[in-house]
Amino acid sequence: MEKVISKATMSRFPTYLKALRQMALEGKKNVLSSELYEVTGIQDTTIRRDLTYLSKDENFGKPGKGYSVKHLIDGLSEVLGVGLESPIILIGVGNLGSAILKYNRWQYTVGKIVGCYDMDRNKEGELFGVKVHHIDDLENTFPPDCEIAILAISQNIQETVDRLMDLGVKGIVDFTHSHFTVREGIEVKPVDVVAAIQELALKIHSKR
Amino acid sequence: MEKVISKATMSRFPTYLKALRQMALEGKKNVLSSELYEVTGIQDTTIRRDLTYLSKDENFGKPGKGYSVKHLIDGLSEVLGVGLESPIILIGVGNLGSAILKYNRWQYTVGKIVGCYDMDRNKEGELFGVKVHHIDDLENTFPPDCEIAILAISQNIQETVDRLMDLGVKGIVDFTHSHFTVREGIEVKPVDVVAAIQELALKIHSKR
DNA sequence: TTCATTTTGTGATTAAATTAACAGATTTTT
DNA sequence: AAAAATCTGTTAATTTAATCACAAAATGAA
Ligand SMILES: NC(=O)c1ccc[n+]([C@@H]2O[C@H](COP(=O)([O-])OP(=O)(O)OC[C@H]3O[C@@H](n4cnc5c(N)ncnc54)[C@H](O)[C@@H]3O)[C@@H](O)[C@H]2O)c1
Ligand SMILES: NC(=O)c1ccc[n+]([C@@H]2O[C@H](COP(=O)([O-])OP(=O)(O)OC[C@H]3O[C@@H](n4cnc5c(N)ncnc54)[C@H](O)[C@@H]3O)[C@@H](O)[C@H]2O)c1
Repeated sequence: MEKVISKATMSRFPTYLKALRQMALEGKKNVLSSELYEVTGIQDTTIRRDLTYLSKDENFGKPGKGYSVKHLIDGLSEVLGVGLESPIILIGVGNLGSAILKYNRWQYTVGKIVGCYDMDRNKEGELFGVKVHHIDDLENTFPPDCEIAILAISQNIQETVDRLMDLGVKGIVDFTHSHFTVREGIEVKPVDVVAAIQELALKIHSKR
Repeated sequence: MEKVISKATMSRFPTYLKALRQMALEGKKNVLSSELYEVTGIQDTTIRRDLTYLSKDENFGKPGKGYSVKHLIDGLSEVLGVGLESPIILIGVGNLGSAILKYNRWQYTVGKIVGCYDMDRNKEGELFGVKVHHIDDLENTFPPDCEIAILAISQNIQETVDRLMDLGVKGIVDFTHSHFTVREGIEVKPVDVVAAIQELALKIHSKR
């Protein structure tokens, strides 16, 4: 029987990973749960509990000493799907799309963008070292085993999503502000500036 | 005594608003909680509960008929944006920053970007109708009453955050992948492509 | 070595969020 | 106008998540 990682815990893992990377960069070898609290604002006891999901072997966290930064990074990377050489495609190479593409730096965390698609014939060719296809060629040129697509388009969104699902895409990172529906079992992760600002505004406001 | 809106509820409001805007656009006048479920994937009973936080006056949701789309949008906008004509500033007008700026379409939801700052002298001037200042002029030109800053820079991040806090910024929308600390009471909302992909990858992966 | 100190890991507890269940309001049908 | 069918709003039950509290492990000092 495998341990099931709770939703809440899962959503904190990327935060830990980010903080730990920073620490590794600064040459830190060991870290206490209390130090992680300082940096992430997540309660130390919550952190310790979360981290138990990683510790299959012992000597993970040592009382009196803390956790090995490297060990944690490895553990988190593994559970977060990293190592996953999963190919990712990007649909829509406009302002936002090309910013994302240029920022294609997450190979070390989770796959890389292996291809782009746009409806604009003028965009065809290559950009930041990645091939840009016309959207009509999606089915022809779709990379085998690709399960994740980044959506940064502005038109025909539902239709495009349908095509992606037919091709076997299982997860969509959604930058569009439009609404679309997906079939059972397909995951969508919206990334939304406006929603972020709204939440922020509400939080700030509700404090008074 | 005011009703306190729970964290979880709050985080769903932007989702509802997005869905409702889409419906309004399509000319829909009324909506059932079950229809909102179809579109958002949030359980209808959860939705009904959430919406009670808006209904100060009655005739909000009518049994057998549903909610008035317009009514809901108004209610949500009020509670989320809070009249906030709040000026927002953008720090860092690189690839990502200018994509965001170009997309400055959220005036109707929550404030607007009134000024940008960059460390690159070449960027000074105007972009998409918004003034771009040099970061050295931050203190001189800081818009009064500005409480929200969007961070899309790549260097001197902690220092920049400190300056923003000194100027009274209460909320930061963070696109950088770096870690920085903020003082008690300052809210940070990370918007992170990599974290999004990681969560997605984990979800997909953990299904098998 | 022994003892005090630190810090983890986890059962027990409390708090928060979701879901179920259903009474009662509203509309539609007959 | 009564009966049947819909849906909301809310209380209660359940599930999930966060926190507390402390025993046991490792460290470092005496
Ligand atoms: N492009 C993406 O998809 C993406 C995604 C996630 C996160 N990010 C992050 O967002 C940030 C910006 O990304 P980008 O692609 O636009 O990079 P970029 O290099 O194109 O733009 C950065 C801009 O910010 C300016 N800048 C840097 N440091 C500054 C400072 N301290 N004060 C004022 N201006 C400063 C630079 O002059 C430049 O114009 C980076 O931290 C990056 O890691 C980017
Ligand atoms: N720019 C932002 O900051 C920002 C923020 C949040 C959301 N968004 C959303 O992201 C999307 C893209 O934004 P942008 O600023 O890059 O817009 P853009 O117009 O610059 O880019 C859109 C690109 O997608 C292509 N495209 C449109 N529909 C397509 C389709 N069906 N198939 C293939 N290619 C298609 C267009 O040819 C264009 O190159 C929009 O939906 C926008 O609402 C943008």
